[in-house]
Amino acid sequence: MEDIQQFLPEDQQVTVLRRRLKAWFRKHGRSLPWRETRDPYQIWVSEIMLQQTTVKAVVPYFERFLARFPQVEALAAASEEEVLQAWEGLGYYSRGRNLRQAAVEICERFHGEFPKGLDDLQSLPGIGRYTAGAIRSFAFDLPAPIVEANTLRLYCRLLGYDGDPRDRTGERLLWSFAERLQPQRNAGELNQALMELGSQVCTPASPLCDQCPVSSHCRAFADSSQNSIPWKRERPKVTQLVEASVAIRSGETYLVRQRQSDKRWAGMWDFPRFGIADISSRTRMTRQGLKKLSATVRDELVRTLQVEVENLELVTEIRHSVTRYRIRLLCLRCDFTHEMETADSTRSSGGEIAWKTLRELEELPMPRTGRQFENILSGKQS
DNA sequence: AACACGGGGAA
DNA sequence: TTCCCAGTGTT
Repeated sequence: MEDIQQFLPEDQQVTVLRRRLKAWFRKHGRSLPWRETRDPYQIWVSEIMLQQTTVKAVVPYFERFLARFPQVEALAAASEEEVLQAWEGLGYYSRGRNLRQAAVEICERFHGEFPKGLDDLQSLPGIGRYTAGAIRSFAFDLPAPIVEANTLRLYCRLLGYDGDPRDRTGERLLWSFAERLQPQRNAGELNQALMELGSQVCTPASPLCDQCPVSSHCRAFADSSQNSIPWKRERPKVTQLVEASVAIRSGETYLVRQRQSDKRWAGMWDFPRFGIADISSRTRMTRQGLKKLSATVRDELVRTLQVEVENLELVTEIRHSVTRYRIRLLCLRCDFTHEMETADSTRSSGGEIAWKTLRELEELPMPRTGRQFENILSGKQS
């Protein structure tokens, strides 16, 4: 175990850091549009949305979400499907499910009153150490350390810590430093300043050290190691996949399936989709290739859904990526002419399947690619 | 400790 | 293309 004490600054230096951070922040201003609010509900929702997600992507979602679920009671009363639909396209959908579940718990366990204690906050699903600290400091102005992407980078550089910031030692060091920085008053402002400095000045590549108010206290700046700190873990390799997705039309309705696994897009609706093992991700879709694809897709449909289809036609191709996969999605469509023996909703190994009109599909949460596919079918631009 | 979880923007 | 993003929960 490394001794983390040697990295931590003296009290006097901490005082200087706080003062300069605050002065810089007041002059620089904040880049988040809604940060003036003290409403714990709004801060909570925005913090969950911002997890691993850029501000730019979040802004329109946040505004729509708040309009639809203005207070915690409205969110608690909503169905999971409604919440997922509001989350559609944002990614990391368990955030949406946890958000709703936490709203229910706030209403039940805390009688609708937002908890202030770290332990109470962290007992809610989706709220971890960072988000609990953010809510405590931003909404209630209570001292609470925070470590996230921006502050992690800033702390590592200030401390000149070239170890892995995400292992046990690194984590202990960074949270200790964050704790050390906390003032008794105006903790929210200090934490805002730390993140703002991290995102605007202490950037991942070529940080703007000449504009940094605390560069004179930065060990990385002192020995010009800004670009090798923080230490970066090697990234997992991305796997190439080819999948086929089929819109099966019967009259006015299309066959869709709810994804059941607790993994990717859990609980969301999608056109039937499966991996195509015998087509390389780089294969060009020639006439022969299409013929072969159609045969494979037909076999898969019979096997997984027990439906026979004809006239398979390639509509378009969508390339997209998820956490560990880059996917080439071949989108097909066809008319389904046989009688469906089951009711309009049935179950198969892949989850519940149902016939829905395009209008009904608009009400269901779907992955982004499914929605693009639907847009193509209904004649809209993708 | 290592993984899984999405999608978009920027260099 | 690659990297990164106001992290958390599960295995």
